Amino acid sequence: MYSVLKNYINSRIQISETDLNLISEYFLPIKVKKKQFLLREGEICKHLWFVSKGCLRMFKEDRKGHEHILLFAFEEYWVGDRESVVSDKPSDYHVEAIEDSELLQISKEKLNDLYQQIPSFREMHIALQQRSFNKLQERMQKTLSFSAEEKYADIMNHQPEILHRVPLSMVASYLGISRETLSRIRANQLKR
Amino acid sequence: MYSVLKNYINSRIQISETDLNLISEYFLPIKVKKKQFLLREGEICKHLWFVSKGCLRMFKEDRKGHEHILLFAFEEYWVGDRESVVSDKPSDYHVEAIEDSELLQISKEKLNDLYQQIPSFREMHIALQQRSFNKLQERMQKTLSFSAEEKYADIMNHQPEILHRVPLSMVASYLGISRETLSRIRANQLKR
DNA sequence: ACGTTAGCGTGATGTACATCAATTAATTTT
DNA sequence: AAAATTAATTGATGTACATCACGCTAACGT
Repeated sequence: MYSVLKNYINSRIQISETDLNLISEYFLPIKVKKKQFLLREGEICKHLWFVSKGCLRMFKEDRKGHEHILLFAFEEYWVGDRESVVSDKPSDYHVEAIEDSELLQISKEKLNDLYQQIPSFREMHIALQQRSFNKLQERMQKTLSFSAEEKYADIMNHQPEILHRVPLSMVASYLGISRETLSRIRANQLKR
Repeated sequence: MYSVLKNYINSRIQISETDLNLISEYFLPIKVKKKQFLLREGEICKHLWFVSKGCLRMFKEDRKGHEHILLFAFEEYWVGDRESVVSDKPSDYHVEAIEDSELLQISKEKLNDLYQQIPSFREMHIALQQRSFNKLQERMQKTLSFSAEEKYADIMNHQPEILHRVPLSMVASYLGISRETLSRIRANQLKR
């Protein structure tokens, strides 16, 4: 269960075997079942999670009861509401497993300890944060400018994993279109 | 011109007068006229800019020639394509002055130097990055779930400055709606 | 002071997409 | 393996919003 994390870190920073083991000790392995929630809107998010197996989603529910997915987290992804973790604010989002999953959990306190102990681990997280921002900005731009069809084509090209692992209704929610529209777009694509 | 930057930093981190002056020396003051571009899509972004006076926009142009604004930068904002700066990639975005503006410019190299010299300055930037991400995530969520009318109401409540300083056509582009729709929404609001 | 351009508003029309409703297919449960 | 739930498809209809077209006003440049 830790090996996914170790590989992840190893491929990103220069680090010794001992340090890798030290890092691992900071994380608590947990298992969650499909449909289990790790965080609900209004709760303070106490942990970050690293996905070593499975898949989660982070989403917001609007007042009409519609869900809007902000993130799918597969293996080697981090999930959690960083803002809530950092500043003890109630979160706006839900985090839920969409497959039976294995996670490595770390609290704010331990994370800060770890940053102290292994500065390069912190650097890694800072770089990750930077990349996440860029990705999100790109998604923002595409959300603003793409038609439903273009959104689907784009996710096929750039995040096919989502298409293969997640129910289409959730893909639709991620793209900001209705599941019926997505269904029709897919039907049209086949005809070509 | 530097005083805006100094105030900005001072209100965010604990820092000496000497260090503030040292930091200032890393920045080159520049003036830009309204409609002047600091960055065009395809160019590598060589600098970050701190806005000490005026207002800029960062936007993407889609293939139909429509513009999609990702960021308005007023006084005390940072602009620039961080991804392009960091990794020397051609930028996807344009950066343009919407008002005659005064900026403090810093190159990647100088910025890295500065990070070394004044670690707390770097910490400040890291925290900023974190906040930007959270804001963007919130915007993403609103873009996905709000109607045109709700988007307008939201910007009135949370970013009235945008409404007062930038042309409505740009507000529309920022919200991801047409300028006509925005105009009609505003007309309706008056009737209540 | 003039023509020119930028900004905003408003009506008429079009359409991409949502919503509603019913059916079928796939998964999960027992 | 049947029953029950959940997910995906398909058609009919509705609507929020875009697009097109035009006029008005204010600001800008020469």
